[in-house]
Amino acid sequence: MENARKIRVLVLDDNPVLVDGLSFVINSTRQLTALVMTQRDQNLNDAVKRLAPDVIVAEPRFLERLLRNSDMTLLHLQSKARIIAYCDTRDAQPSEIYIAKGYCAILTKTVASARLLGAIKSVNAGDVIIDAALPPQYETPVLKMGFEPNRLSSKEELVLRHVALGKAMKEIAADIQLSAKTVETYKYRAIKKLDLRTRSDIVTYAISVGWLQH
Amino acid sequence: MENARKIRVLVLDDNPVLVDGLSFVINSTRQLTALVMTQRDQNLNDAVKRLAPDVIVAEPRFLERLLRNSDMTLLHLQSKARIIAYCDTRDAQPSEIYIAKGYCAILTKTVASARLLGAIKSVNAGDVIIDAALPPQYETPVLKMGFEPNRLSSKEELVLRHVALGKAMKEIAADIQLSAKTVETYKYRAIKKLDLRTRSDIVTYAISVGWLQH
DNA sequence: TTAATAATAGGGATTTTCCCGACAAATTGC
DNA sequence: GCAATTTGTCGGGAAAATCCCTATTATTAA
Repeated sequence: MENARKIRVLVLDDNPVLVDGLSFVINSTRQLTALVMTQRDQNLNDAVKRLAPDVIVAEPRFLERLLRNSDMTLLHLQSKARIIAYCDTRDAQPSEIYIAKGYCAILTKTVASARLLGAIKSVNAGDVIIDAALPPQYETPVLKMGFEPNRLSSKEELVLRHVALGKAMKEIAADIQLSAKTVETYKYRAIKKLDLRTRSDIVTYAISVGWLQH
Repeated sequence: MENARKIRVLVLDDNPVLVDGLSFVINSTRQLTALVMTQRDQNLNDAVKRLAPDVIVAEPRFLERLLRNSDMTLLHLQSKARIIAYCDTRDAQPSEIYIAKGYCAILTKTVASARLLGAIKSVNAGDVIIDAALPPQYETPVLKMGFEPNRLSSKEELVLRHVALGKAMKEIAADIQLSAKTVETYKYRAIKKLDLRTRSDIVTYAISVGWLQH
């Protein structure tokens, strides 16, 4: 097994230091070997045909920009490589979107090296991996079947959003034309459902689901 | 010269893979040695005192976030280290701003590894380096002298930021090690200075000045 | 070296929240 | 279609948080 064929890994990112550093780490991992495409390469398809990677670790925006240059999508790539979306946290999208595009794994740039290396191996073995840090796909119109433990009612969410914006119960009550007591109940039920306790828990949650954007 | 003392380099970034990879590359460069602070470390000042880096390569937002937790700026750091701002291209600011804050070099994340390694050495030798890819600072010299009616003290701002995050007075007090009563005073003064009344005024203000980003 | 602002904190009156309980209307599960 | 749950709506009362002052040292600016 020592001379088993190594997993060939191609790293694609617009940060050269990241590419070099990660490639270095990959190369010093038994079982993995790094292939590098420089930023100058324009023709990704030729590159993957030549390099024959088993796994590609790619920042999706960068990769898709490269592909767009040739009017291609991931699915057009003439490669059997499995592709890991290694995303900047600031523009990570819900996992469904990546899966639909053809990625086999989605990891944000907050993950530890070890986790990324582990992911390379398991993806090569056929696994699909999705980082828990990705934004949830709440109200996505797409099939949100089943798995919704404690979905908030619309009023509960409405109130919670206002709370996250720092509004007091009676302000919210005035906004939505209800008794402050009613608003309190919505808030109370909402935080119980989501298992939040303090107001800062609420704000943290709100930031995580993007309620406080802009 | 072969056994000259190596340049001690500390890498600070919220991307663990970048940190590990770059540290690896640094360690395999004769003349450089990498020190690593993990994301878990909160107390940057103690870390630099312990590690005694000669050069720090830091993503400024990350570094400044760490510092803000202790109500500090770069200039408070008890370290003689020269600091390289290694910036995400998307939020790079004009170089003057970094220089004013105390950085010795500004590089964007588009630079090649070799250039970064070179910069580490020359910065250690006293140079100042500014990446040409930075945005120019035309019309930025907005003389905002004069027009600062009620500037917040650092504590006042610190407290107000925490309030915007939904924290209660006693949580903040615990965070920054002060009596809740003192914290209340800071908040009280801050909102008087800025003419804010309700908590939601504070959140609105915080959003407008970008405190709730990310 | 005054004068002003900052850092720190206590007191007490007021407000706001928290945690229930209640009950009718709407929805969902079988 | 009926029972079970969830939602919409409020009230009460205890507990907690906040507001608005006052006060004493440091520090800083004029």
